[in-house]
Amino acid sequence: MLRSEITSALRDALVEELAATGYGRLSIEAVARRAGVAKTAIYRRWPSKLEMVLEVVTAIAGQRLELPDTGSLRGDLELAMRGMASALRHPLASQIIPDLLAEAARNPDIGATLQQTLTETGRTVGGQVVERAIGRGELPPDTHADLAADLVIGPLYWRLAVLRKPCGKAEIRGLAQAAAAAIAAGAH
Amino acid sequence: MLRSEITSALRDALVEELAATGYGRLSIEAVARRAGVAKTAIYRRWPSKLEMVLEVVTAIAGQRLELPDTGSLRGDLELAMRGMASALRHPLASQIIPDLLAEAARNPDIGATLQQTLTETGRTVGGQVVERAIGRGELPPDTHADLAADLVIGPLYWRLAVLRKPCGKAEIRGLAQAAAAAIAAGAH
DNA sequence: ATGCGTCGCGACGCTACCGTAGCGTCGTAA
DNA sequence: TTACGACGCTACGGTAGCGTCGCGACGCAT
Repeated sequence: MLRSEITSALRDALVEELAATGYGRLSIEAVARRAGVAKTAIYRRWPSKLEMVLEVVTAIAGQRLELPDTGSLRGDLELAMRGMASALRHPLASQIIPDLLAEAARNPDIGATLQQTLTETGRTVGGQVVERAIGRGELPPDTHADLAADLVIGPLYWRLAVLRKPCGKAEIRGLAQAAAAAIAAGAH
Repeated sequence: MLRSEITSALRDALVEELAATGYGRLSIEAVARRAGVAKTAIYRRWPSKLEMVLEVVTAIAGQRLELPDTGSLRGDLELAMRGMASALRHPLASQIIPDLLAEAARNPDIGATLQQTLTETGRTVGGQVVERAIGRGELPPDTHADLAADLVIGPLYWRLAVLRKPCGKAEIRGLAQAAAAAIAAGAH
């Protein structure tokens, strides 16, 4: 019986270490050191660095985002973007996510896992919002949900994760307004 | 006198190695091995891995993008996006750029260099296109060029560098149309 | 209470990389 | 042709991480 307290301490240590050094430089020894346990504690739980990262990352990335109907496309978009923004603002997330996305270009396993999770989430959220807007008559019925999702997430990710500009309520409102117009204009 | 043929071989090897292994795992030995020279050849030219990467990256990222006036905002945007897309489609670039952006979150020197280059280029291109559109009466005079640039680059980067979806002429045309609408709607 | 099983811990050999120093070589100028 | 200067190459000690193995301790069921 593995002691669960150590398992969760290792999960936390992995996340912190991942943020501090990145996947490339990540070492099992450092994770164990940070968690205050020995390396064997890790090898008994995960066969490799990759498996460990995949398990922890899918657990975190798999969390669903609740999206109540606000009554308008702009409101739905603003709410969704606010949720994503607060997720991306976490210092750990804002360092780990770009790092893993970069590593995904090189490592097929990470790429497949992340892509599946990301596109699935994006498709679910985007599809839901777009479907509601079509129902309200705000969007034409042939609107592409995929393209809409890209138009929403793209600028937000670019600002927060790449440029690391601050992004307050006002900016998010502007981005949501712009995204609504972009979807209406281009996603069909 | 350093032999320039070796210097450029080292630059090429650095870029390839950077794409293959990432900045974190990048080793001087591997670069030298790939270039077919010894480590000292590198240490005579650059004092550290960081300096070497910064020099090569700024040299590549500093290239200007020519933007002739096409007569319309949508046309200008489509042209600019096509240029960026072809740059991002190069396998080397599409692996190195996300990697360095992720590393930038952790390494202030890389971050400062990249951010300066990126925001400068984005501001130049975005400002130029927006200014023309304002002159034509396509956009209100208080349009924010920065926000406009984010709305253009964001979805493109997201699609090409993060999701790695194919992005042909038709998709780019759609994105340009959407970006034009987004700028008109939200960037003021 | 006691014996058994399971776990965490420290240590080990191994490999890769770092940054440097001395040596041999090649091009060049007198 | 010869002597000089600058270069690249091999070799080195030192460090850090990998994955494994045997030991000791602790918990649990009887």
